[in-house]
Amino acid sequence: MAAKQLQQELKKKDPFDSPAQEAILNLLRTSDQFQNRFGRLFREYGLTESQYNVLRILRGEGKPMPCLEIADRMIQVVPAITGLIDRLEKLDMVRRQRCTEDRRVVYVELTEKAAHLLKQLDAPVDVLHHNLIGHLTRNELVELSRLLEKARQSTRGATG
Amino acid sequence: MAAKQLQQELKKKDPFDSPAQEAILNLLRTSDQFQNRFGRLFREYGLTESQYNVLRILRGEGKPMPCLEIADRMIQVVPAITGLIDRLEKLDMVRRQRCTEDRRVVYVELTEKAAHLLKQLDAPVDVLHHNLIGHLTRNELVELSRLLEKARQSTRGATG
DNA sequence: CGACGATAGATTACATGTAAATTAAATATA
DNA sequence: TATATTTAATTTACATGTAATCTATCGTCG
Repeated sequence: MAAKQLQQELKKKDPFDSPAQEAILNLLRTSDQFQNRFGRLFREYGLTESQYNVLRILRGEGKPMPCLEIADRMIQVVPAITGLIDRLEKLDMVRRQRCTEDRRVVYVELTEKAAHLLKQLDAPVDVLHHNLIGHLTRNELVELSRLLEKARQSTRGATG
Repeated sequence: MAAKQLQQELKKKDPFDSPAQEAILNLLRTSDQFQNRFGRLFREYGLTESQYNVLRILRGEGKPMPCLEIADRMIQVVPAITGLIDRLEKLDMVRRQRCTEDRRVVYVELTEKAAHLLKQLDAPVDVLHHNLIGHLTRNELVELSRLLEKARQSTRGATG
């Protein structure tokens, strides 16, 4: 019973009010479960999801980045970034460096240790991606992305 | 360029490695943005998302529930539930009551105040649902739910 | 009856997320 | 130049999420 899967999972007695409500709850639940999986993987390597994300962003950029730019790509509020960077610095995964031209700005830079760890994580992350949604066909994956991007268009313009 | 929307949003220079990776990131990002919206709505009413979820579950059940059963329906770990209930109790939204037969069990019950607040929230929540994904057709919503449920099948059996 | 293991919650420690206010530096402007 | 505004980052206060451990109680088995 595909239509009842979520209802069963939540032990809900009544069916959903609308396909919209059902889709949203499916979205939130799926995301939550996937995040749990990623969180467990990263913890094995001593990282949290957010920490991994920061490191991935820095690697993708390929050069030091200001804190706010990192925060911007993470949908995270600024204060959270400060603490994140704090802990990554303590783990010797990033270095902070004041910008000389604009002394308000703090540049964050990957360390060798972080680059090495990220490299180690690449394969397991790929495997997890595959384990999580490898059973969907390529067409289904493309359609899923299309629907999610369309869904997200309602949030354009506002803060997030 | 539908295929590049997420890439642009994340200011990513390179395209995604695979449709699987892209779909997962789309999923996480969409869920995050939707959660932000719900969070903002609930805050206006003095609640957090999790608190609202607890109250919704209690209303759906229609009678007092043990803490663990609530936690079970929320994909949340037990220790978090204790604190959640603590704060809801402080807000006068729920009452705790020891079970007389099994004194280990604590039943949690909605208060009138909570029932009233939930009723107030029903319309705004519906509106938000509509605002978030009302622009998808009914068929798209059904397909989205189908794909998400199929995706989630990879997580069955394990903890979450 | 009394020890043992299982179960329901709670506690502690720590990472994260949000909001609001603060500090320091840059910029605009009178 | 002096003041006001803006911006980057931090600090503080609090809600939440995870893991590990503890407490009280229940059931059972000897």
